[in-house]
Amino acid sequence: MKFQAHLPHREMDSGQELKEMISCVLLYYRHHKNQKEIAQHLGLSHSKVSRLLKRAYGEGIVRVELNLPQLPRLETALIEQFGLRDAVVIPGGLGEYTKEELGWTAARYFERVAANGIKVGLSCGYTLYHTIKNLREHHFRDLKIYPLSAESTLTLVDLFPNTLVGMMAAKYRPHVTAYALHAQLIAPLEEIDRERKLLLQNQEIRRILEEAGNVDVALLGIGSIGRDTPGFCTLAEFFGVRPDQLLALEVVGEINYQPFDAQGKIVEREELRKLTSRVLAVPASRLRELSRQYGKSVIAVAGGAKKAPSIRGVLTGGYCNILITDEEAALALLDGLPSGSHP
Amino acid sequence: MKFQAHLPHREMDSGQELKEMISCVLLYYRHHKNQKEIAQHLGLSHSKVSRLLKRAYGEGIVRVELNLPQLPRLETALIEQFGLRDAVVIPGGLGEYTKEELGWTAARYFERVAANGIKVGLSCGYTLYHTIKNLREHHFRDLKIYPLSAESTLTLVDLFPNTLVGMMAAKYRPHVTAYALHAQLIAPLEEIDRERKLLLQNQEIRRILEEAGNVDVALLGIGSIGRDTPGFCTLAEFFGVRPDQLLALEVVGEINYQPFDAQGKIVEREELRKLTSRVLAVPASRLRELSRQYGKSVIAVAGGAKKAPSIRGVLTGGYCNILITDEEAALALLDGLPSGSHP
DNA sequence: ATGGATACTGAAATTAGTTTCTTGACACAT
DNA sequence: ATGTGTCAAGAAACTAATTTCAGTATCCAT
Repeated sequence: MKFQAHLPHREMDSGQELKEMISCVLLYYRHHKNQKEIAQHLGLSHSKVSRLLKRAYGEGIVRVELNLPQLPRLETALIEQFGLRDAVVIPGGLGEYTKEELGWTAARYFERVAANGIKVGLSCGYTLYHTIKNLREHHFRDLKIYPLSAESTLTLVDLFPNTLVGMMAAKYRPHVTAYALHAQLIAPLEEIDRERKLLLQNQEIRRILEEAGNVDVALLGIGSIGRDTPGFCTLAEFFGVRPDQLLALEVVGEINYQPFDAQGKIVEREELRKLTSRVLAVPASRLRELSRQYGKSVIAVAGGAKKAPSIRGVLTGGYCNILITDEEAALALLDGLPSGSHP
Repeated sequence: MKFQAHLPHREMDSGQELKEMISCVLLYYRHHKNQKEIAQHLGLSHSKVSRLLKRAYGEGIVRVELNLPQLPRLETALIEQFGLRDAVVIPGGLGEYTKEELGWTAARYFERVAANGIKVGLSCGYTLYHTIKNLREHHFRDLKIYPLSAESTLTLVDLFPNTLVGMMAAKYRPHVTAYALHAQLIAPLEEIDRERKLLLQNQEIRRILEEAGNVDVALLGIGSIGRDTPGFCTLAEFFGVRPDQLLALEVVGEINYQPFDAQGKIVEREELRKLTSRVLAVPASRLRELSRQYGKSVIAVAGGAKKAPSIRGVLTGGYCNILITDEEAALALLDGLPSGSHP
């Protein structure tokens, strides 16, 4: 179909595009015209108006601001009751999506406390995965990112520290240093101590583990124990420790692969050795020390009513100094206190 | 169909509603779920999610911010070239909608310069209509609002000062005082002077006119002359003055019902008396005096390439000290200057 | 209790908005 | 010239969102 005349060159310089975009934005958002009308009056097609508006959003010409009523009462109560340095409580009622919102909030928090050149440590879990997913790209440089622990399996689908470290490093590419910890501790139980010793003789592993115990900002997930909770329990079963056993030993949760009871005390029982001896981790006691140091942020991120007992354990144990959680967990933690929504 | 059991009372206190709203807002705007998904996961219907989101917008929980690239170059140039106190230039290319955007911008400007208790004067026109339409309700109190002019017709559809004064007063109801000027000057031309004199002997009219000449903020439209321009030309024709005649007399525009030429000089020709003697208006010379007074804002609002000559007249004549216009008019006014969009 | 005004709901109908798909223009290599 | 990859455009197909509508519950005055 070549018999039509050449169309005149359209001068489609970027200035023209920008103007069209601005016109669309004004008419759409300020004067509430619909896209069809705008298209007609500006001599464009629907599709183009739609695309221009989308682009305007992408380029930050249009921004959506959310003015959420805050939940400071709960935050203050948490800080006071558990001696925290800071706490953030997101609204409840998000159901399945609580983790995503927790992740978003934690990401914003991290970006507030972090700075170029600091050392960052990550534990594991789905909540932290969402946190890292929500980080803005290229926001920092010269970070050093450490896994706070390493496990001996190569197959479990859970989100391991190494993976998360890689993901975070990818966000801040290319000006960051990411470290990995591998702990292939698969010997039979009676030989495991020898194997650990060998592993720890490795200079590099020792150094990484030591530096991981000294990060400026640590992001921690909190695992809970129950039949249908993935993560830690899956790992435990892999090493032959069933959730029932954990419950029988009064384990209520886990932080950085270390199981603790309702008082936040790390449970170190012989029955758990086949599990605990097979991971390499910055010890919970070290996390507690960090939490007390000036300028160190040890941030635990976890929410949902079901996690309340585990969170309580972590807070009682003093393994973090900042908590990011949701309304439901916060209410359960503070139990006596009435909800903020009933004035 | 009453044989179903009573449903348990749903505790639908406002707190619950608010929570649902917040959940929707977060999931929709922050996590980019669509309304169907949100409805499913929160156990609501599509419709409800849609309504909650709309309400959230209405209540200011969600706000849309526009970051428009500014046009300060043109503004500065206008200020310098015409000795203005301030100028605002909106983007061009809005076509039919330019007046709406001008109105919005002028409304925001007015709200910035106005304050409780001041005196406000309004001339007429569609642009000012849009300005007033865009004012936020209950924003001020104890205003005194005056028409800057009055005409002798009861039938023309144009937006007269009295109407606009009423509209503005309605916005700030009930704590404002609105004044009206009526000038029923319909006598034959030879008796018109006597009629005017009688009218002006009325104490109240004299007082209102005098106060109108002393307002703190004046909002002025600018009329242009042409075959297809409504407003002033319609009024002129009503009194038997055809647009051609106006053009022949070198009238390029009109401000507050007073025709002026390209140099901004008010045209006072015998041929126009049948028109000009039938309106009552704060004289253009008084507007010029006001413009020079400290603390008085005389704001002219007009845009579009076609209005450029009229605007130039107003600026040359010094009848305003603040101009709100659009890119097209600004470029025409500054003619030599290259456009901001070609860097 | 009873009637009626009001407000809220979800399903369905309607409208609005986005994405896909095809085409054609253009730049550049062959 | 001719092929080829990129790009942007509109039409059409599709998806998403809003509004209407009809049915109920609630509240209040009788």
